[in-house]
Amino acid sequence: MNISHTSHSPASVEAGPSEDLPHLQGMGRRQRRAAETRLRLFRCALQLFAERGFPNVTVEDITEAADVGKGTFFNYFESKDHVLSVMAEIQLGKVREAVTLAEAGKQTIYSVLHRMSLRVAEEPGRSPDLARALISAFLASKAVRGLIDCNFSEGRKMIAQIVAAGQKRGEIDPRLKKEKVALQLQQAFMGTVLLWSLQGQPALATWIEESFQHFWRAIAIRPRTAAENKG
Amino acid sequence: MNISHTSHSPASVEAGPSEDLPHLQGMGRRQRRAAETRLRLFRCALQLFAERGFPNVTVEDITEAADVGKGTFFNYFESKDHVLSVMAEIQLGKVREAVTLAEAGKQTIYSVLHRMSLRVAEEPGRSPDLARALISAFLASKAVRGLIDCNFSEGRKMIAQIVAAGQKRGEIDPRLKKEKVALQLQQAFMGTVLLWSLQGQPALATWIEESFQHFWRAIAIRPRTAAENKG
DNA sequence: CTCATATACGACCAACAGCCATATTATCGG
DNA sequence: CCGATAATATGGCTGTTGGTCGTATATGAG
Repeated sequence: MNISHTSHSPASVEAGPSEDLPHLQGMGRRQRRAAETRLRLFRCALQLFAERGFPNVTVEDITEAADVGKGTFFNYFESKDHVLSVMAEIQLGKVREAVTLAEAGKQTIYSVLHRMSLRVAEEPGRSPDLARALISAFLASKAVRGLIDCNFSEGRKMIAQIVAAGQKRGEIDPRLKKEKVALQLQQAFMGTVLLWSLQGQPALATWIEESFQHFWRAIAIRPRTAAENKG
Repeated sequence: MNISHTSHSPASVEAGPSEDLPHLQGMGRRQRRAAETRLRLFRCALQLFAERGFPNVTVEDITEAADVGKGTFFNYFESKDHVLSVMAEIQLGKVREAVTLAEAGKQTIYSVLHRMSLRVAEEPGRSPDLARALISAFLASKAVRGLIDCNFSEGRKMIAQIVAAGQKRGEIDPRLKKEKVALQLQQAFMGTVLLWSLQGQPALATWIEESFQHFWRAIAIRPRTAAENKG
């Protein structure tokens, strides 16, 4: 019972987000296998959380789906909650992209922030259960909360940069403190995801869309023109 | 060992919110004792949640603090999470008061909503740990979520009423759908509590204050005059 | 005083997160 | 090509905890 590893639940390493563990080449088979295993665990975990809801998934379910032993899980993640904090890193990457985009100056700030919100909403929007798990676990575990808190801070700083650019270009009311605006965007985003996760009726994207319009209305330098809605 | 009930941890039935179990008179000593016990359990639970955080409090901790047997807890609450859903009812009461106030017409709608937000923020604002527990448990437990969902819906309807009044009186942009505005207020509120609970630096009231200003800026019929900030 | 019922109780159970000693690899020096 | 060594995998084990159940006790009516 050693190499007959190819049994049930293959859990293909192809589908899903691709922004994690990007460097897979040039480092012995051992590390590659390790990275592969970690990735498989991560994906299976998210999948199961999305399907059944976080509390209804045991570590053993995850390891079984990933076809590894139970103890292996704890070689890669400090705890069950820890899996979720990994996603925060992925989200942060999307914000980072937005900063680059904003500084490139080829799109309006409205467009950049708008698109960023929708992109960040993609993952939690996969299922209300997943969204709940994300938020709930962030708040529940002390260890995870530390990481999340950092990520939020960092994200906020980056958003503030974008806001500053928006103010410089006359899209956003310059009297507003950029840090505050950034915080409010995060608040609006999280609040929207939170409320959506209770019902999950239309897609999260729809909710985010409306929330963002509301948000923009409060910070735009003028009531908004049809022209600049699609920068 | 029957009447020597007065041992440790008295857990006075005086302190805390008074909006729960209001009818204590005219119904045998039995029911009074029961209501008393339930209230004591409720208060001790919240207190402990606020101090140590929800996941670090066991049911036994609660019953011990309330000086009752473990099983007694489940005579009054379906589950540990259920304790928290009781608070939702209390919060709903505050919204209800706001509706009355709005329809009385003695204050501006700005003032009514503003005050309402701050009042609802009082309880979760007692401690970041409590706020986290509230949100986290709402999302985690299926049974509780149902109740919470109802409460949010009901609250939203009531807020929409208030918004309608605000539109009629020319305080709020009449082009906005009142249900949407209500939803957005809830979203902003929850998002604010959520983010605050990660740091808890200044009082929650401060955060809510700023969020509300932002919210109002987006729905007010004009940028807001100093005069109507203190209706 | 006695009986019926509502409530209190804590021993008990099942489930699960996380640990650890052991087995199984991959890597590399000889 | 082989044996030593370190990295990784494994699953049995344990402590904790939410929740249940049958029994004991307090209450109030007759």
